[in-house]
Amino acid sequence: MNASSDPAARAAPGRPRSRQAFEAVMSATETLLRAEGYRGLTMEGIAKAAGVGKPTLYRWWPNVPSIVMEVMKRQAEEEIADSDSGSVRSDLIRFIGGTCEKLSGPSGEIMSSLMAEAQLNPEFAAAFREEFISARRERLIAILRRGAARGELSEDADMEWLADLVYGPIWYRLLNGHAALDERFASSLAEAVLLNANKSAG
Amino acid sequence: MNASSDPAARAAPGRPRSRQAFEAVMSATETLLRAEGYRGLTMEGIAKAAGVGKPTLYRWWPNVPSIVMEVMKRQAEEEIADSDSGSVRSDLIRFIGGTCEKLSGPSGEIMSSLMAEAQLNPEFAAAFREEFISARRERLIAILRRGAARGELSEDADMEWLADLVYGPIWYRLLNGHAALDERFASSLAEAVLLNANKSAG
Amino acid sequence: MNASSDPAARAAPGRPRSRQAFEAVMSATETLLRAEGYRGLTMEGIAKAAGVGKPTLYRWWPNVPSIVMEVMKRQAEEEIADSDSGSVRSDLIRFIGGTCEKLSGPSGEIMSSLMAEAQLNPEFAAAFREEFISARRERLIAILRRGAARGELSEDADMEWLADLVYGPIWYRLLNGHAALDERFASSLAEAVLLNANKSAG
Amino acid sequence: MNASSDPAARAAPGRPRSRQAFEAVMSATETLLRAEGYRGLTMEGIAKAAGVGKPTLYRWWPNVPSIVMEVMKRQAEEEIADSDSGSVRSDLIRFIGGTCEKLSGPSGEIMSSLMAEAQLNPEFAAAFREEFISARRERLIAILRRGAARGELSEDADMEWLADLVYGPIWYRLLNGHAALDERFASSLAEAVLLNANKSAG
DNA sequence: ATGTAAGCGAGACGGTACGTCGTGTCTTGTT
DNA sequence: AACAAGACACGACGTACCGTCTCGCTTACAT
Repeated sequence: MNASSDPAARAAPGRPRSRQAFEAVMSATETLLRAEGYRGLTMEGIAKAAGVGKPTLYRWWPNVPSIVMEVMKRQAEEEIADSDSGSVRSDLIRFIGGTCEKLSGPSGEIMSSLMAEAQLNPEFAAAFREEFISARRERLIAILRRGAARGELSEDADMEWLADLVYGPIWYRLLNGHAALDERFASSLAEAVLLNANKSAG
Repeated sequence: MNASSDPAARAAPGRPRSRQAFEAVMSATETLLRAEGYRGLTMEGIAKAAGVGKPTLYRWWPNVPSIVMEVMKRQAEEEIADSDSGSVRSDLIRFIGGTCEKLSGPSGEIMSSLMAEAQLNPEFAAAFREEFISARRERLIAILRRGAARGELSEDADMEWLADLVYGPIWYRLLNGHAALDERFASSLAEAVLLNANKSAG
Repeated sequence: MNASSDPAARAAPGRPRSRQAFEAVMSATETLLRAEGYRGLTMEGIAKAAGVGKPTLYRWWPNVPSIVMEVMKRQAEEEIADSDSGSVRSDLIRFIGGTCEKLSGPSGEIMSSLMAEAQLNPEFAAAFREEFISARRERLIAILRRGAARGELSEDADMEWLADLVYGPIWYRLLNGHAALDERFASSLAEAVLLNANKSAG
Repeated sequence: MNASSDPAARAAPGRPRSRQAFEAVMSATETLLRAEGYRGLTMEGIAKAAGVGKPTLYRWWPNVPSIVMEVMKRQAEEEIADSDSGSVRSDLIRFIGGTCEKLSGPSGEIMSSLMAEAQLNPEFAAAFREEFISARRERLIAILRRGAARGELSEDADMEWLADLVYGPIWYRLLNGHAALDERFASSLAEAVLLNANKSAG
């Protein structure tokens, strides 16, 4: 086996991407987000704050929300843990509660801004839905499936529908701000999904 | 005492607001919406298409989404009918089904754009939530209250929570486009709200 | 006769062009020319120095040399006097000498830059040749014609050719800087044109 | 003492300059000149068309006009022949006529672009004037000197002034395009220089 | 034969200016 | 005083080149 035959090991021609510029963009974006909010972000402003040329920005991201999305993804990388407590109910409460808690903080406003951008910018929408919406749905559905396998909920429950039932009200409250994403809300959601998952059995 | 001394009746000095200009703005906006979509709308473009000066536009609306909101409100004025069929279940199905049907059409995209604007523009958000979100919630809650009064659902059901349970998934599907707002979905929502409204009785 | 029927008297609709902005651009350009030379001029820089928006600049001028040309034209407006001394020789010496003197100063560098731009930018070339090259040629030819009418030079002299004979060496020295545009040079040019104008008579 | 101790003879260490890259740049520049004109040339474009790295370009030429100048010099290398017909008049007509003919073709536009660059770029100006302007002047002056030696024109004629008298109108017509560089023009120039060279004798 | 130094292609980098677009305000004359 | 028209200051957009840099890879002389 020859190392040079590994296609992944073949170095790209030309000067490699500068890690330093990448990090500068990430941290400048975080800083600007805190200082001026999502609305205050512009490609121009990020470039200036990061000490980076505009073309460098456009080389790697097509627009502001894509940069913000990358920042959020990096921030979320630690939270991938997905514990299995042995009961769907407590798994659900933990998962939904964690989601609500996260979205109650500063990342809530950013997420709602990204959701807004996804409505206005179809090219961004695809990436956003893939990276954030679908990824989170799948984690929820994995929990539900584990419960179904254990017989805690009906085997023929419609997982996609249950995911809508959970994420729908969360996003609705986040986007409209008419009520808090608190623990009571999270446990109500958990109960609702269990109720619905077993209704055909009732 | 004569009529002109009544402050409310006193005609404003100078030329009164032109109804013609108002109508021109409304219909130009509708035309542009169909032709180029919400993203293509600008104050400048609307003014030109309506044959109206920009200051006139700014005199009556602060920004694009406010104009669009006015267009949508005018279009929705006929559908205010709220029939009472005598049963919560059928009232709910009719109401939710109607909402879903409406949002499956062209107004769905516009509504999601307005929701997006509300995230990005706090000044617009207040008006949007008042005019659209709250107004619809109240109609749904009226239906539920009628049912509670008839004993069809628990009297201590949390109406706000139930409204979240209905509108959450609707908006979630509208905004993410991952599944249709069809009749099956509408009736599932109706069942879910009934199930939840009576759970404490179980 | 009705005043409103005069097309020139009909006011253009809309806000009229701001004289203030125009003057600001002119004087900012002059200042920048002195401070940084022609090469340092940019549309962006002029806009900033004049306290004027870039679109305003582009509304009235398509590029930098057009602005500079307008500055030069304004500066040249006083020198239109064209005295008739009664003799072609002295008229020529005065005219050519004045031209050389002018081009020996700071406007010489600017004129050579404009000539350069005319080579590189065909759209500008037309305006430049019309405004500067042709205008000056015509004044020279008028002097020559006056001389021909007085019998001081041959009536069938080729005026265009004589103009080339005068302006050619002037521009050539200006553009290459290999020799001064001094009085001796000017009077040599005057003699050369007289010599050539009468050669067929010899 | 051996040959290798001679500094000029010591081969530079490392890889020598690639003749292949040099030729590629030359021919890519010619191609681009024909295809898009002088204005379309950029260092970036030439590098790409030649299949050469940008640093290689910058290693050998400081800017675009320097490359073009090298192209023109190579093209002109065959025409160095300078025949002596025995008469100044015919030598002049041949030389001026040849110059005009050459400048009437595609190289005329390129030469005027180089002259333009020389106005805008002082660093390039020196090289341009040395390589093109002075070189041509000296050839013309050599012809004139030959004539003076033969007594065909006054010995105290100012050669530099006569050179201006010839090249001035040529460049002036080339740069302004108001009249053709034809044979009539060339012979008029020749006559003018003879007339001026002998005027003191008259 | 081997080390080492320069030339090479590729292309990313920090910049600058470009020309355009939309914003919200203003200044006209007209109605 | 409200209107249509449109000029204005502002500022972000996305693009094009600039000239410099950092890579990995030749190439060819000097040991």
